[in-house]
Amino acid sequence: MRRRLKPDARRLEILVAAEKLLKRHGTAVRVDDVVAEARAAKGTFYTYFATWDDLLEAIRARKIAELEAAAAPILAFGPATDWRKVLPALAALLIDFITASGGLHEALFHSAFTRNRPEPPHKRLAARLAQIVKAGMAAGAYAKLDPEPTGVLISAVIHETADAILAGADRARSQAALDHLLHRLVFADSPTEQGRLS
Amino acid sequence: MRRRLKPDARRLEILVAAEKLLKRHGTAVRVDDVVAEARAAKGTFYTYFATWDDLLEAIRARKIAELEAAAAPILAFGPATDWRKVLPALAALLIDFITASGGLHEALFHSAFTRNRPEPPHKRLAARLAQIVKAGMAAGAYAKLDPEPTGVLISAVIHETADAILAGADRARSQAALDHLLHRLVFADSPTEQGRLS
Amino acid sequence: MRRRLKPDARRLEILVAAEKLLKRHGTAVRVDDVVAEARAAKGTFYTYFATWDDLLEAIRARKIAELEAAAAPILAFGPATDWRKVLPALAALLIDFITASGGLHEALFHSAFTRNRPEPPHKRLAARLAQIVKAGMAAGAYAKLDPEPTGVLISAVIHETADAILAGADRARSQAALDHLLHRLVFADSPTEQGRLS
Amino acid sequence: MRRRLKPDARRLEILVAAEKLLKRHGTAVRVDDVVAEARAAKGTFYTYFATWDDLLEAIRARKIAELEAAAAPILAFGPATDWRKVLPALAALLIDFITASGGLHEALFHSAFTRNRPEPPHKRLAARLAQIVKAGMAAGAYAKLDPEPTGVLISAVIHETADAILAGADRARSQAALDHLLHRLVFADSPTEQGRLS
DNA sequence: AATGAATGAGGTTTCATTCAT
DNA sequence: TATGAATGAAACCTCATTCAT
Repeated sequence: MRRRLKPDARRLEILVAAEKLLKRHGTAVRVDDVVAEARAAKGTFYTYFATWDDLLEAIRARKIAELEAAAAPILAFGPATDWRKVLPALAALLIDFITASGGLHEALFHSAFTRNRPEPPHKRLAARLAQIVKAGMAAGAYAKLDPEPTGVLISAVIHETADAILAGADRARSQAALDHLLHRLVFADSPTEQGRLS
Repeated sequence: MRRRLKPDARRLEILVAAEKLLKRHGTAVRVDDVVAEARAAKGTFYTYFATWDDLLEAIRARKIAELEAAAAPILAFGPATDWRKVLPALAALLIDFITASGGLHEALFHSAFTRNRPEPPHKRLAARLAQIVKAGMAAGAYAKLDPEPTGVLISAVIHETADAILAGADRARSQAALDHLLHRLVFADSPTEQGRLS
Repeated sequence: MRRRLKPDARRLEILVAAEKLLKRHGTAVRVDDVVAEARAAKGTFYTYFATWDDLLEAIRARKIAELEAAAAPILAFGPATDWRKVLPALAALLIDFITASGGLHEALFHSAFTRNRPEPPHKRLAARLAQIVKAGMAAGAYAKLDPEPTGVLISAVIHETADAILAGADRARSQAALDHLLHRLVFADSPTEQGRLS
Repeated sequence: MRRRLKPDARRLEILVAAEKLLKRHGTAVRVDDVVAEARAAKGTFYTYFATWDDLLEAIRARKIAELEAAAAPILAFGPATDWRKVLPALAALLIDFITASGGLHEALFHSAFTRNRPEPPHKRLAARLAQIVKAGMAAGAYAKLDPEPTGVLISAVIHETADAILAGADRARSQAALDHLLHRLVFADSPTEQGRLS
């Protein structure tokens, strides 16, 4: 049964099918599974993606683009920016994103693929966070920090909080602890109370 | 060429051979490589380890035991404990440990194995760190924190700092940023200056 | 981008494109490569050639026709024919031809195609050479020989000399040895000296 | 159904099975066919031969060794050597050999394998024939010839005669014509009569 | 307990040919 | 007649695990 589609449509079908399966089954997904889900023949897959890793790369690019679009409003800094909200808002966004990705996140960021095809450094989350830290410092809102390693740390805590929630941790508590940490890290004032304990 | 050894000795030889190779070559190591290194036959491997993942589990247990032994002095809390040094000392220890593990760390903590055989929750680093946080709070040294999610966060930043150093980041800067974060997180006082920037 | 051409013109474009690529890349050429070179669509290929082997057959026919045209003057026997020159001239022509064909020769004469589609016997070079031998004998110029197997032998030595030259052998020496062999084979007189050794 | 054999025996079984199938079906034989014939599992094949071409290389080495053994008596030159018989005897031997090899000859000497894994030059038949020509010249038996290209020519005619016979040509006539050519080529005397025509 | 030959499911990729438009 | 997206049958190779000796 031959289904003729415009290349972009067919490519998208494969991409979407793969995303769906990867969310559910993570690294266990194979080319065979994807073409079955996309109602395409095996060879069709290779018309659009030269290798399996090329598919993952395309999905990663899509997800990052989605994420950047969603984050843009938060990152449009100006005089009216409420710096107290920037990192918590971003963290919430990322946690939603990762949480919604299920096993896809694993396949893209904790697998052989991650080693074979590392992201270009400037696209990595840690680098973006370092830029935000710099901007906050420049705006006089954040304390003095070393942006690059601090970006790495912020990336780590957000990431791990998302993973913990995926693994079953209580979301409210996890996120409260995260927000507290972020606040303490970047602001010079006295400590905030942690929600759950107060 | 048959070499009869006491079972435990033979088991240990395999374990040590595997550790050595995993450090050097990470997830690329195969059963064949291990038995060659251990000068044992392939079947012998399966006398001691039912599956490859069981070997990894045994190695993980060994590494964790080593780590606990090394951490014991730091964690022997008493009236004389200098709480300012506990987390930095522990972080330094862990970073040394992970850094020295090379590809073994990847194989144990960022691979399919990690998903197939999650550690029992009470053995996880995050749980230990939660206990420390509790102890610090009980001793009146730490600020009020939610121990469990905070343990997760501390674990994440230490872990990630080690990974960044393994991947080539500057150790002094990374560790300074980490220490700063840990200090800000658990102490209620005014901010410390970050080493590299001061 | 649809280009309507007279059928024969389109067919010729494909043929010429294939020849060009086969010369350069031999058996590694694919249908995709040919249509790209001919600026035609893949399906168009199959409008003109039912299978890949049919293309090769068409090319083979073309090459043989070219060759026959080039050989015609040499083979126009008459009272004025210098029989000493017939075989060397033909050999030189063939060697030029094969040498100039590069990988095309391999694709046509040393590949699966050769086995799948043997040439009709009467078209084969060996058969033509047998005819020449017969003519030479009839003219009283050549010694008594068994034309058919001798045609096979002459074909073999010319062919192999060309292959050797393609593979890097010294052309002058190879051709001198060939001419010497051909002379000794068909003439009854005393041996010639071989150029390179004299 | 597991059949445990000594490695040499199993390797030989695979080799023999492959030879048998290659004789019958030439380049159409696949790994699957060989293991079926050898009553082995697919993986077993790769225990003994890293790639398909390695199998062919092993078979080629075997065949060449067989051939050298069979040719040794003919090539043990001494004062008693009858130089008139050397080349015809060798030719007869080779023709028998090639004829008996069927499609194996094609797979080893006229296929992609031949291009991927060319024989070391000194092992090639043409080189051996060049040595024989030299020896014959040194013994004063052969006329003056250029050994290397002449070796190529002799190899070609023997080879082609065998192929022609495989393809259905009359063996007696083919071999008579070959012997005549070889005689005329290497000896300075007047022509011999060709058997079939005399 | 030790050995190592044997297994075979599983995975990726290629490419001549087909056929809906 | 032309197009080019779609097909799917091969084909090769890996490697954790089994089991006869």
